[in-house]
Amino acid sequence: MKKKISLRVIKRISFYYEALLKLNLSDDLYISSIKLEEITGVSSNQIRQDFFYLGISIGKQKKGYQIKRLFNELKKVLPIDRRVDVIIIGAGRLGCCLSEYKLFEVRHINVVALFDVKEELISKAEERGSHCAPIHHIDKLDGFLSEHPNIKIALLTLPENSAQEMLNKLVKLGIKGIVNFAPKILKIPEYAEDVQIVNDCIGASLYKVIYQIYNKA
Amino acid sequence: MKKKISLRVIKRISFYYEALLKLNLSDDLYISSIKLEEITGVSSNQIRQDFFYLGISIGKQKKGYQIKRLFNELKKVLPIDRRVDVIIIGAGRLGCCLSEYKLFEVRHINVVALFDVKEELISKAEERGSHCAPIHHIDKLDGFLSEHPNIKIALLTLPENSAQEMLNKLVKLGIKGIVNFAPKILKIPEYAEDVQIVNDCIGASLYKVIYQIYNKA
DNA sequence: CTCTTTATTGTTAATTTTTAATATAATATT
DNA sequence: AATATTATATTAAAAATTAACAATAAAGAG
Repeated sequence: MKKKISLRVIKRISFYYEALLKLNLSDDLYISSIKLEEITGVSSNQIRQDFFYLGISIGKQKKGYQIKRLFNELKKVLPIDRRVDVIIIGAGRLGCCLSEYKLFEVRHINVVALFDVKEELISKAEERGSHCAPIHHIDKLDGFLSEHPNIKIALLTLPENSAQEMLNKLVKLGIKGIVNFAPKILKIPEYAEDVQIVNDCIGASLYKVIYQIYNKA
Repeated sequence: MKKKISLRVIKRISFYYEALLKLNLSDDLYISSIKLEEITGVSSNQIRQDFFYLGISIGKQKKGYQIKRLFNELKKVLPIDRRVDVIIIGAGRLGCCLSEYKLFEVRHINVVALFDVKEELISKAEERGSHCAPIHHIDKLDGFLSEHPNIKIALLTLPENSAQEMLNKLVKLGIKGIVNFAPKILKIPEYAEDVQIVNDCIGASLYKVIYQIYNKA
């Protein structure tokens, strides 16, 4: 009954959601599509089109959208108020960085644990704040996932040469969603078509800036 | 007279370019659009369409595109030979992570230096590999930029409470493009409208995966 | 308070981009 | 040499984005 929302729309909605999260503390009550464009980089036309498509019709002329209300509408689209447990494979700089990422908390994304092959990272775990997720050796992954069957998502922050192998392993262990941060496109094995992968590219926004600065006519 | 190439095409072309760079060492002479799809994640239809649009018509049936030749064709399209120098403000985990980011090398993005307020990070610089960019104290930023007037872009990996202040400073020092990684929306001062900013959101792709897993009909 | 101006939405229309389909040609195979 | 296969180049169809604009609520002037 629900209409299928394309992945592109989902991606943009998550940008809007993100922007609103960041604004939440501020006491501006309303935000216009133009303001939202400034923040998200998505054009105001696109934003209004998206809201129209999704049946979000809560804007007020000359003011914009009530932030809290818009936030709730977007929440309905991305059913993101459910707590989501994830693990991080790779406890290097990026992995640790993500495990402490403030926005994850706000979004109810809970990093349950990190895994790594390097023993020295594991021993270092104690040095980290007590609020941080524990770092385990990768050998314990199998058992860990058996004990935590609710974990369906893994973030991959490994070097590119080991990422594909680890993905295959994760799929075998029942992981259903993977965000790959390695600078390499990873593929889902053919026998596991229901598994979702997103190849994230951290630096990509830099290209936009470079292009705008050096190629602007 | 050159036709205007959209930012989207530019982005994809840079993916192809990057893929070819990785292949260059291999001795496969030809690559097909399907193989390129596997590497880049861009559909083979899209790839052929892009080449058609750009007038790149060098494919051989049943073999694909001669790698070296395709590489040269793409090079013509992308003004990617230019080296772009950038600095990173904030030498924490994310900053260091970005300074070693492999894709930056491939794309000729050169992290010249990192800056931080914390003395201990600066002293630690020697422990890092010699190939890494040096970490300086933030007080040296002013002088550094005077000595390197070609640096127009800064990546901001600071905590959110100090990010806006630093942005203002950077703008005053002549920086023209900023990528903000702090989980806070930053504003360009009104007197500096030519400055480009992108507020990057590291975790956003996770939403996509969550949506796909928990909303699959 | 009433009128005018203005900003911003919701919606439709035009344009652009992407995806799919197909005709064609080169290569490999039997 | 004939045939089947595979991959391109091109065209056509579908989808997504951008632009346009009428409607109208809010703000401001008098």
